[in-house]
Amino acid sequence: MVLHSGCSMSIPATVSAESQLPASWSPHYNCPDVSMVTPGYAGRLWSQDLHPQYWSKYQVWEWLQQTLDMHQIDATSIPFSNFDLEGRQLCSMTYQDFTRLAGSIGPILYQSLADLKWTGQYGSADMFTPGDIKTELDDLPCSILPFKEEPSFYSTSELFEIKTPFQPSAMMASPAPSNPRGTHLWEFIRDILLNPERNPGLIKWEDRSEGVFRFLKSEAVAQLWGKKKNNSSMTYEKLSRAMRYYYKREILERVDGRRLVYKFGRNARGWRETEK
DNA sequence: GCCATGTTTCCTGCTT
DNA sequence: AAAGCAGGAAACATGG
Repeated sequence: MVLHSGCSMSIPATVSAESQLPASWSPHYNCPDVSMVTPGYAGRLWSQDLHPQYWSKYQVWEWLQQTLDMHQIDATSIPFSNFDLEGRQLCSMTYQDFTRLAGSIGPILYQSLADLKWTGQYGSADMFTPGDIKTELDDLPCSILPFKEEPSFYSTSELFEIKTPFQPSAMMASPAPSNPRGTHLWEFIRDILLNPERNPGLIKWEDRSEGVFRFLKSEAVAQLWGKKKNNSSMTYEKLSRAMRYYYKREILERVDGRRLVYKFGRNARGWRETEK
């Protein structure tokens, strides 16, 4: 299979978010601190000392999220599903490809990747918290969504011919993220919250600044999660058990007495309007 | 194969 | 009474 007739390459109207472009954007990053990739939990996940050519899809998404964060661009500005790509595909994309898939954000992404290709380093490692900020937005079922979206999880990656502009080199000796396997549940939830246009009343912020949110359609969310995990028998009952495990890790905090209400904890990243 | 992590599944008991 | 919530326990999937 190649292109899923038409809708694969389409960018939802919501993408044209010129307004999200920070005026301060400049085409070049300075890389004052190329030496450190923070170790520990974050570092394990954020291994961008690996050449982009060798990124997994997961790492591509990380880069995407990080780049948006660096430029303070809202995560809703681009459809992440358009970037369900391996590093190789990403590296073979042209400027126009970026513009097509990310609209006005495309040039920023293009430039960011170009810098990485040449330097092999991510700029300003201390500008943000590496690692936890990664977003994966699966395609939501058309039946639930108010608009038609790219239907295939993997189709985008097939849009591009794989070229090999970069040869393996010593710089790629870093380990892959330890346990990526796509997004974790809490990230999945977070990303629904952060993408209102993909969140047709599934989950709602109760207190945005405090990170309190509520499930409006608990079973629908569970089904979406199940779809993502290729598990058709997922239920809110089971999903909520996984959510409760997050309390101990302080990814979530308990909210007593309120059904279907959760709160992001100190170890949850990437949900704040102005992170870092 | 072993181990760790992050769920998934099932269950009992309790609360709203 | 139904739907949630709390956790324990064990199974499972993945990746290192």
